[in-house]
Amino acid sequence: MTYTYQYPRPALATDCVVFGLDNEDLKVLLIQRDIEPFKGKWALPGGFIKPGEALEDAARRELLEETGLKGIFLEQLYTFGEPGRDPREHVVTVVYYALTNLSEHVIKASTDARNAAWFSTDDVPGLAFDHEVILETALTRLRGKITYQPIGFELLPKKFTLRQLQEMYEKILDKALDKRNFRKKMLGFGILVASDEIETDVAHRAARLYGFDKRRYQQLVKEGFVFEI
Amino acid sequence: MTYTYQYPRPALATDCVVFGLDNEDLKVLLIQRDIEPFKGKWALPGGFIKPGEALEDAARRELLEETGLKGIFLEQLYTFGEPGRDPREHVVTVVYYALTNLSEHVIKASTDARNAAWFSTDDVPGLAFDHEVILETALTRLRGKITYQPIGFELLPKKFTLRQLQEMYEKILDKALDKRNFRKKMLGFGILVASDEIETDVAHRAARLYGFDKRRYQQLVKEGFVFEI
DNA sequence: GCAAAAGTGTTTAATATACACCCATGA
DNA sequence: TCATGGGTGTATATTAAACACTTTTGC
Repeated sequence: MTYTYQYPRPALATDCVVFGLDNEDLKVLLIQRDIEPFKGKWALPGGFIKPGEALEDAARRELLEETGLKGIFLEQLYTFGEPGRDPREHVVTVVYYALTNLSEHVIKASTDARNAAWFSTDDVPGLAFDHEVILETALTRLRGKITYQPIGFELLPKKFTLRQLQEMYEKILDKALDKRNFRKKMLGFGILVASDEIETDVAHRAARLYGFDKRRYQQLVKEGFVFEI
Repeated sequence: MTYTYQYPRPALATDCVVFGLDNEDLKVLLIQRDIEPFKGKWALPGGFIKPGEALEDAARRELLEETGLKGIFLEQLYTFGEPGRDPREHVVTVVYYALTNLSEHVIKASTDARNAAWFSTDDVPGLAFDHEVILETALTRLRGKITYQPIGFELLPKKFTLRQLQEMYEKILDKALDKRNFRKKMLGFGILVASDEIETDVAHRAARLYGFDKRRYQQLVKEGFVFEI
C-alpha cells in the first residue's frame, strides 16, 4: 500500500534524548540500530510520526516501544531539518528531551531485537545521523534550564536527600556548590517538604529525605516567585 | 503530478511570528488569507516546506515571498503539531519568530494579492488555525528571552538612544524601569558603543546615539559574561 | 574511637534599588 | 522662558559568597 499527495513532503520523525541520573553521573539512553542506515551504530530512540498523532504522543509512543519507559518528564527541545541529515531522504525530526531517575526506572535491556543502554554523557560513542549535535543541544538546554526551572527533581527519586539534590546540580553544571549556601537557598524557597523518613543503608549519619512540592511551587510562581539556582 | 510514499506522512509547514517595534508599541505582522481554509482571516505568514529545503531557509523564503522582508533576525520558536490544528489534514508547523524595526524595514503592503499589515500585539484580530496560541507562545518567549539575551537590539535601528532602548524593554516587559539604574547597568555592560551622532528633529536636548557591539558581546560571553536585564 | 557525612550561623562583598536635581535644546 | 527629556551620584537594602565547627551514626 502507498500514499499519494499532490505536493512532495519531507518525512517527519521524532527522537528523544532521555537523560538519567545515577550515583555516578548524568547518562543518556541510546539504542543500537538494527537496520540500515547506520546499522549497528548507537542512536537516540525515535521513529516516524503517524498522521493524526500529536507530536508528544508520537515521542512517548516511540519511547515506550523502544525502551519501555513511560510516564516520564518530556519536553520539546528543537526541530532539526537539515536536508542531508538522513542519507535516505529529507527527514525532519522533532526532538524531545526526557528526564528520569535511574534508580526507579529500569529500562528493558533489549526490545524488538534492539539493544538499549545508558551511556555517561561525557563518554558517548559515535552516533548515527546528526544525533551528536542533537545530544549537545539537549545538554546545553538542560544545563541552562535547571538553573531557572525546578526540572532537576525529575532526575531524582520522589524522596531525596539535600546531598543528592546538590550533587545533581554539581554533576550537570560541572561545578562545585557550597553546601551551606545551597541548603539555605533551597530550603528558603519553600518548595521542599521534609518527610519524616531518613535514608537507609549508609555508613554514616542518615540524612533526612525531602520531596518536591510541585503544587506549592506553582502557587508561588503565580505570586511572582522565580526559581533560580 | 503527484508524489507517492510507502507510509503516510503529515504535511510540514513553517510559519513566522514577525515582531516589529515603532514609537507606539510592539507589533506583529499578519497576512490576510486569500484562500480557504480561513479565507479572509488574518494569519501568520508561512507555507509548506519543500523537500530538500532547510527549515530556516523555508521560513525565510516564505517571509520574503509574502512580506518582502529579508535579512532579519530569525530563530526557531517551537513546533506545533496537534492533529486538528488544520481542518484539511494533519499539518505540522515549525514556527520561527523574527525581530525587526519598523523604521528601517517597510513591508510591501500587498504581495500575491495578499494583504499584509502590522497589528499591535495587544489588539490582534481573531486569527486562522491555532495562530493565536502560537502568537502567545512567541510573546512569552520574547519576554523571557530579552531579559537574558541581547536580542532586543534587533527591534531597534542600528543607532539608537538609551531612551529608545529603555522604552523597548518597557513596552515588551510591560513595566517601568528606573532611568538612572537602566543607563548605569546598560553602559556598565560595555556592549554599547557611543557614536558621535545625536538624534535629530527632537524638540528638546538631543540624545547621543549608541550602537550594539555584537563582537564585543560575543567576546565577553566567552569570558563568562552573562547579559541580564 | 574513627571515618563520613549531616547539619548549622555569621561576616563580608557585591549587586540592586530607590531617589532628585541641574543641564541642554528647540519652540 | 518654558517645556521636554538628557544626563548624572549616592545612600540603603538585599542578596550572594566565603568560610568552620559540632553532631550523629555505623563500622
